[in-house]
Amino acid sequence: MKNTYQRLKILEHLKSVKTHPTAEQVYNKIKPKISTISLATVHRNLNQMAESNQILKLEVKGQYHFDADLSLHQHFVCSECGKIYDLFQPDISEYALDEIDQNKFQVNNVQVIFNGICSKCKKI
Amino acid sequence: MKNTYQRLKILEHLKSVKTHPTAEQVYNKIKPKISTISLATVHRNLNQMAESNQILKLEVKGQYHFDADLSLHQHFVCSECGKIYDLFQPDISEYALDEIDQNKFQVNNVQVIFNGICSKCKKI
DNA sequence: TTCCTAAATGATAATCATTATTATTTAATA
DNA sequence: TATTAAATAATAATGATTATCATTTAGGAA
Repeated sequence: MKNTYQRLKILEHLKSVKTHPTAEQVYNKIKPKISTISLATVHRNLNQMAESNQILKLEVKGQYHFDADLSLHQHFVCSECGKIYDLFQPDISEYALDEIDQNKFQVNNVQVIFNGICSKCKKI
Repeated sequence: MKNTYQRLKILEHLKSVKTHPTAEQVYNKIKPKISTISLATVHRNLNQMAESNQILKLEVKGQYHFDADLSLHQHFVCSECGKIYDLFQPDISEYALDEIDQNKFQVNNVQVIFNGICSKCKKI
């Protein structure tokens, strides 16, 4: 894998945010800084980095979202606004990984995704 | 919601299988029995039933899959073949639901999705 | 440093699952 | 039986993602 300027900047951006942007959202943020970058390049690099476990790839409401935080954490997805919240309760994921039968499956990771209504949407 | 023959048959079929078919896979199975049914009808009904919590809607590899089993269970997705396996270890989901802060979020459900390689793909 | 080559890029076209549209049909109620 | 809101079938539109391909580039070898 070659260390291109584009990939470096994509990863840098993803690490700098606490949201879970889509490829297009990353593209929109980076485009002003690297005016020649193509949306396809952003897609390609995000997929490549997800494939090599440098970042996480999530599927929410028919779109892929990316997360540079590799720590054992969980997500909450609001079914109203679609926002993805981080939860940092490693014991939840650890419990799941402890319980699953590792003889039957070779487990690489576990995704714990809570669904519901976030406090912002509940108030409205 | 009107009780149409199409919706009845879609739900019946989904309840009869242990796989987690996409809308198109459901359509292909039902089409021979209801020759006039439209793929859009299958999509519409599956979404409607998922919305009203009669079935589950899962996102795997860029496609929606549906599951009529509402019991508290987990999934394992093989990154090789893409097959979705069921796990029945309610304690895993219960632990997660116990741990999450219900004050901050109104949680409706939790999805626990393990990723890795299934035993079939590992052998090959 | 220059050359070489596989890999990556940018631009754009293609894909394809899903959703929207609309005329027609139907379930359910009065 | 009549009414009507909801659902259907058929098809078009959508849109995120992937594929294609000519051009450029990173990085190692000579």
